[in-house]
Amino acid sequence: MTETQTTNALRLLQSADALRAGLAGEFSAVHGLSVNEFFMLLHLERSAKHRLPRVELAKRMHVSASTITRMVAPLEKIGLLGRDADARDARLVFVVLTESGRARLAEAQTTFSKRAGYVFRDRWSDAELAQFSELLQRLLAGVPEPLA
Amino acid sequence: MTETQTTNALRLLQSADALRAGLAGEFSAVHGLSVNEFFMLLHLERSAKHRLPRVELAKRMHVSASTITRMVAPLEKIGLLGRDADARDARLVFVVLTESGRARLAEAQTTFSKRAGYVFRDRWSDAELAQFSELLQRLLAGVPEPLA
DNA sequence: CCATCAAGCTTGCATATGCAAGAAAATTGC
DNA sequence: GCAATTTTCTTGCATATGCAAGCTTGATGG
Repeated sequence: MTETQTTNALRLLQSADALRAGLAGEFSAVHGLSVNEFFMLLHLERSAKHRLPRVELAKRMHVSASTITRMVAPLEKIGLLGRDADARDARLVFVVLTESGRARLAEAQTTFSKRAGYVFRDRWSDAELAQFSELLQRLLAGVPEPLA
Repeated sequence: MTETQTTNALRLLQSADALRAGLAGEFSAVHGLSVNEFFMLLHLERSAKHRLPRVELAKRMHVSASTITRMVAPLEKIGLLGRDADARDARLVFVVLTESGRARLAEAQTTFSKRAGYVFRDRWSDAELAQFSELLQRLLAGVPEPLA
């Protein structure tokens, strides 16, 4: 039914907005990271050699290439990210997650999990959580390289 | 389980991002509206007298009051929104959805539903859609005045 | 009543982000 | 092998948004 689909899309966007808003404050205050920066580190951590070309990051995060350029700069400056040239293609500039970056990410993931626990704290049985997980995964079928 | 909660939170954010990114392009091209503007019109349409104080809009949309001020201005200029003073409290400036605004919103909702249909087009039975709807509603329990 | 504090809104400044143009390098077509 | 096209990345400009300060109006306490 179209109506249910529309309702679901609205609910999906609203609940994600609420979650993201909750995360944003805690993240910047506690870890000095924006939610988007957190996602960027996460994509890198889960990639081979902890690195990705900028274009690939842009696609996965649904942002423009220029945004990646500008997001990386300050994180590189504080040592969470590094850069790696590709021997075969001089156009490529890999973004690399450093050890320091992995450590920071690990801290942020703790906060993330805590918030996730808070969101699902009430009225959710294990079965429902698993069911929700399954349905969300199905929704992510169209997304290349999902994080989870 | 904490792990499932964390996975669900990640999936929720990623799938919402993907949906929002898909909507954004079509929305601005076809209707001259951003996704956030669409949500603003939607909140107004579903309120008494099609109007809300700016502070209330800010809370519901998880944005700052200044953002509301600046989002409303251009929409007011093109006649989609109007303003209403409160007789009792001169501080309040209601944002009102005009007839023209309702018409524009209706068009945008068609696009929204089409996109929602696209997202859920495959592999989703009616039962699964209903189940997902139920779980998302539960997630929205903590959100005051959800849109759906 | 007046003084103080709180609430709603707007504005200045800083940051974030997209688009379009440009630079450098790789690929394609002939 | 060279010109034209495509790809990757960066930069200039415009828009979007948050925070803090300021303004106006209400509420509160004495």
